[in-house]
Amino acid sequence: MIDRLKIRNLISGKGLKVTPQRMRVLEAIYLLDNHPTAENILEYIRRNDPNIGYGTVYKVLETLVEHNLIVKVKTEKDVMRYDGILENHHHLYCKQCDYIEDYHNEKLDKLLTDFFHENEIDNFIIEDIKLSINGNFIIHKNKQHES
Amino acid sequence: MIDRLKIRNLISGKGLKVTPQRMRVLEAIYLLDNHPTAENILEYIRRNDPNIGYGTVYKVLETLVEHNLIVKVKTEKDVMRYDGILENHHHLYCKQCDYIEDYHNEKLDKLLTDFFHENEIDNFIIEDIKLSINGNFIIHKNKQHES
DNA sequence: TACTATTTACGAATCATTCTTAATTAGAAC
DNA sequence: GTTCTAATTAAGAATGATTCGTAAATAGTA
Repeated sequence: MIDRLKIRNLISGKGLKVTPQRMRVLEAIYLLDNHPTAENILEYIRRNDPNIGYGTVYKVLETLVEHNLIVKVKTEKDVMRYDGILENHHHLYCKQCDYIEDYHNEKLDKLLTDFFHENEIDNFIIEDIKLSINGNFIIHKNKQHES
Repeated sequence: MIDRLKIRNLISGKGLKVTPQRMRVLEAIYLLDNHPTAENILEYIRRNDPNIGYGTVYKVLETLVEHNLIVKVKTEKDVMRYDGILENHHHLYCKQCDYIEDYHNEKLDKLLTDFFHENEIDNFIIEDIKLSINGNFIIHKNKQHES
């Protein structure tokens, strides 16, 4: 588990001021499972700090993304979600529930690297490759099923 | 190129009423390059049919997606984009411009199928896999660079 | 302790998308 | 061709996520 000191160091290490709001947002992303939305994060923080503004949460998220402390995860829906795990990884998207699970596999990454090494794409320089693995969990991970 | 008769057949083939609005939206998606947004489509159609409503375009898009005539393409931004190509394919996302290019490669798809056949994911049934290949075009495809 | 550039609180503004309702119309039945 | 009706559209209001604006607060420096 990531403790407060590490979070503090992550933030200051990027040359950012360490504010309670930034600490709380980053901590929330690490603690909340399932790639939280801005709203999930806001709700979570408000339990301890009812005064945090939603504008602040969005601003902090933007700052953290800009400084590569978190990444945005795009979904079919119109809400953005956030991920505090930075090592290259892929996502399992369940078509029935809104759970997004991380998928790491070094062999797969090697396979892809080798493939694109042999099959360069004309006029394009690859920086990274992310798989969207779409399907269904057999046993769902959370309650919020749709419709 | 897809002609009007084919478009008509695609729509009626799904048991949908063939309306001028549906014809125009689907035609626009085939004609407009680069995975248009709802707004791109609306603008395009308004050149010939200034009376089409934006609500209508969204409604038609929703219907076409529901009936598998087009698919939604998610991006980092908060606008949804649409794609009329249905065979499995992947996307090149340029980090500098908003051009999204299709990438087809059967060998790659075979590689992935084989990989996940040998490496099943616990508790998850895969339906399809899409790669987001992120990087940069060496020569950009369109003008709308960001900031 | 004081200073100042940065950050936050607050809510208004924006923008993509959805919803509502009455009017229109495609396609079926005659 | 006419009639009928359920499906579709027009028009714009409503919604919901996100961004913006600005005055007040504050982290980090001196």
